[in-house]
Amino acid sequence: MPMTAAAAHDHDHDACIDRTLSRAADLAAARGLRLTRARQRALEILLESHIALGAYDLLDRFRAEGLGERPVIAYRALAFLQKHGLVHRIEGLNAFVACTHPDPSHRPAFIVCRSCRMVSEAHIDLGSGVLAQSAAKVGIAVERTVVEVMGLCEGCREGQDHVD
Amino acid sequence: MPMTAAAAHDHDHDACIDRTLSRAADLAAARGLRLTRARQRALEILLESHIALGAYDLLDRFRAEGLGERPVIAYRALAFLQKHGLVHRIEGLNAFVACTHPDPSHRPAFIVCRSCRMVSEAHIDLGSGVLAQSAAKVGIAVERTVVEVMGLCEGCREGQDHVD
DNA sequence: CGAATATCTGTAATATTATCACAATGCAAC
DNA sequence: GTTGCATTGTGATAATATTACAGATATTCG
Repeated sequence: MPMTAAAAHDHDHDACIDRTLSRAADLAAARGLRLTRARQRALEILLESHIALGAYDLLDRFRAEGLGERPVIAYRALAFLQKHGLVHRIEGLNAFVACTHPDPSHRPAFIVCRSCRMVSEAHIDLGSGVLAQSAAKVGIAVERTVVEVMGLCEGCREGQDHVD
Repeated sequence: MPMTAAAAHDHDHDACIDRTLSRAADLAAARGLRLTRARQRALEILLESHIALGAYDLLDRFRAEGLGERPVIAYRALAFLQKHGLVHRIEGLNAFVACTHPDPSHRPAFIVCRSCRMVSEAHIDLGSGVLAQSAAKVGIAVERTVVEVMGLCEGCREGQDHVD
C-alpha cells in the first residue's frame, strides 16, 4: 500500500492544521492583518495536505465554494499569505504549500516529490557557508534563498518505475 | 559607474565563451549529439552575457536572425541544451543561463540578481548534509537540487534604492 | 546506393501560469 | 459621516510552456 503524503510525514495532521491556523490567527492579531474569508480558506485548503497546489487548483476550490471566479482572487490570497510567511512557493513546481514551521523568519528548504507534489519542509542556513561567501564576492546582497530537493517519493517509485 | 555583469564576474569573458563552446563541441563529438544551428546559436546567445534570458527573449533573437518564429523552436533548443548540461534553468526567474562550469555532472547553485538577472554559478553539495538525511527520512530519492540565492547586485542597489 | 529508421524542424493550435487596470465595496480613524 | 486606505469584483491581457502532426534531414545498414 502506497504511503500517503501525510503518512510519509508521520505526524498528527489535525494537530498540524490546528497549530498553523492558530499561529495565523495570532499573527493577524499581532500585526493587525485582515485574515479575510478568502485568505483564511486559502490557508485551510493548502493545509489539508502537504501537497503543493497550483494557483488554479486553489481557484477551482474557490469556485466550488463561491469564493471567487477569477485567477486574480487566488493570486491575491496567495500573495498575502506568502508575504506574511504563512505559505511558500515551490519554484520548481509553480505551486504553493502552507508553511509548517513555527519559526517566524527562517530560510526554508523543501523536499519535493516531482510526481505527487508532496512537500516536506526543512531548513538550511546557506547564509554562513561557501555560497554566502560567493554571493558576497560577486556583490549580491542576499534577500531570499530557493532550496528545493526534488525526486520521487516511495509511493511514486512503486507505482511507476518508468520515468514519468 | 555601475558594474556590468561581466565585470562583476571579473573574468575574461571571451575566453569564457570560447571555453564553453569548445566544450559543447567536444561533448557533441563524444556523444554523437547534433549541435544544430538553432542549438548552437541558442548557446552562443546565452553565452553573450551572464544574464539569464527568458525563452521568449531567445525567441526574439531567433526571429531577428531568421532561425524560427515560434515558441517551440526556442523551447526545443533550450530543452536539448539543458538535457546535456550546457544550460541551466533558473527557476526563480523562469529563465535560462549557459552553464559555465567545466565539471560535466555537478549540483549547480546560482547567485542571482533579481533585478538585472545576472547569474553567477557556484556549486554546493547538498547530497551529504542535513537535507539529504531529511530527504531520505521522508523517502525521497533525490534526482535534482534547485539552489538559488537571490538578491540585488551592487549595480542594481546603486541605481535603485527603492524596492523594485 | 537506397530504403529503413530515428531525429530534427515547421506550423498551428492550445494549455498553463500570472498580472494589469479600474471601478466598487468595506472597514477604520477621526 | 466622511475621509482615507485596504480589499474585492470584473474584464482583459500578458507571459510562459506544451501538444500534435506533417515534412525534412541525417544515420544506419542491407
